[in-house]
Amino acid sequence: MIWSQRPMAAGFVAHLRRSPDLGVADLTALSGAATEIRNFEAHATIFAEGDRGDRVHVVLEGWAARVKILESGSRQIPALFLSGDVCGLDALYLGRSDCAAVALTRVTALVFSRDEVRTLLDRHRGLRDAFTRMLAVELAAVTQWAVCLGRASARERMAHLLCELFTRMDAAGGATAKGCAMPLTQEEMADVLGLTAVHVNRTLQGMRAEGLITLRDQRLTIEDWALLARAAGFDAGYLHLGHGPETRAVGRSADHRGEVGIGV
Amino acid sequence: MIWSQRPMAAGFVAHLRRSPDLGVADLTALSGAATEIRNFEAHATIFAEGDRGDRVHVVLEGWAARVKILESGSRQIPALFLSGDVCGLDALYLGRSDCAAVALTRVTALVFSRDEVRTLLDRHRGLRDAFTRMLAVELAAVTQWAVCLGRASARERMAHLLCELFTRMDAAGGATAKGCAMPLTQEEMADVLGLTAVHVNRTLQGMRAEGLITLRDQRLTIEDWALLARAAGFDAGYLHLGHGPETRAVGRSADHRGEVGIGV
DNA sequence: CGCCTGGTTGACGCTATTCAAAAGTCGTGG
DNA sequence: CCACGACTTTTGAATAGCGTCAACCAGGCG
Repeated sequence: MIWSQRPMAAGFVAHLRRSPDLGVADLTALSGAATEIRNFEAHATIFAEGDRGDRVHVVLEGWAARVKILESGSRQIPALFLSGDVCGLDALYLGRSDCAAVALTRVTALVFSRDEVRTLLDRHRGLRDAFTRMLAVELAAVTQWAVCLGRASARERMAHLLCELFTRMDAAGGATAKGCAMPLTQEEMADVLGLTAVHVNRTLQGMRAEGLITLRDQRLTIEDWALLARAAGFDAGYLHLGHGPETRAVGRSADHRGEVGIGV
Repeated sequence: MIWSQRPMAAGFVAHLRRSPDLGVADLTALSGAATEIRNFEAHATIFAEGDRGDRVHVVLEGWAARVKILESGSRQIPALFLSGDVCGLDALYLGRSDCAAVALTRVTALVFSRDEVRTLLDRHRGLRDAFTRMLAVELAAVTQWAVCLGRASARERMAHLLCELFTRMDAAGGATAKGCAMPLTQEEMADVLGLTAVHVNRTLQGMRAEGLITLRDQRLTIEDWALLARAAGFDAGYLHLGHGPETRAVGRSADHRGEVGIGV
């Protein structure tokens, strides 16, 4: 089966299509590329720090993350990859990755060879723009995280993370009106948020007690989006998911989607 | 005078040349682009948050920064632009900037129109690669900062910032063997480091007392590079300044450079 | 001279960390 | 079925790191 017909590839195609000039021919060319489906167990390394990045991975199912481990042994997760996200754009353009990537859950990934992707990007302007756009969006997302890590409290960061994850899951078709899958352990959340697992636990307790969220059995339910977004200072603009002229207010519309879980 | 003959453009050209396939024709094409030299006073806005980014700025002299101001009024600086750095790559590819940019000192910038740059990138593969590479390097740099902000202590972050700034200034030809210009106020450093100005002051006092650095009259002198880099856990790899096969150890070689100050 | 910006210092308080331990959850094997 | 171990969540108590508030000093400039 051609990869683009896999239902889980929808998120990836949606990312590509956000580039305004992407044409059908571009997608056809990409569909024809040689690919391989690869599975990673939870905690498996997708690529190591310093890896040459000969392969570009697209997450189809499951969650992956960039990780950096300091000498002290503490770990920071500067980026999460959800369904549809491309993992290894930096290595694609730089020929080396500064940051390892690991699977957080079981991950199914679509694997392209770097050389083939490069050839495709050379020949197809629409694909080129789409990939560069994804790189720029990744920059915008990490920038927003740096701002949160530098200036937001534990509570604000947590609220922001949950808002971002829900928004991204929604965009990938993996959310219901009020919630989505949330397979991260509290320790992994701590590594994203720059906190300890203990403090993550207390912060979550607080948010639960206030009726902002429910988080149970790997599933996040947002009980009060307006309050949560306000607590986070969340504005989805930096994710660049909008279809229109790149403007989007806080808030969202719960619409027409069905129950499509991720990693289930 | 054609901009590429300006002595201050050397840093920009050096950044471009780090892309392996950049040819003379590419540089010639870029040299021929219509440009304008624009000066910004300290604290002037180069572009605002949400700006469409019709112009791409290249810093020739002075320091600029990306800034994000939260509702609480606190400010975070997720990126600094030094001599030779391109300011506005995100808007170039996304058509909108999520983050304002301001001049921290007096800044002299080379201004290209976005449309002209896009046309050039379309026609010249070498330029295209070079610009995309710069975007990827910016991603790598912000990622490294996110890691520091999340997991490093005040002291480690400060040491890391000073190591990075010195290394970048050196690469731009603006450093001597032991030091470089450092025009940031302690409050601006605090906004980079995610700290308060008071704590920045105390952290600097500590590092001075230990003989790691001297910081006086807008000038940084690194008294013990090995100790400072160790305190920071600094490895310059993420800056992607290397000429060779993208590998570079900690440490550096003090060499052949003269006294070329920035903003003097 | 007075004002303004930037640097310095002290006292105090809060946020998040650290250390420690207990309880819940899951898969595995007897 | 229960026992077991590994992992995760939860809770408590003590502490450290950094923030807050406030004051004072130094230099530059109108």
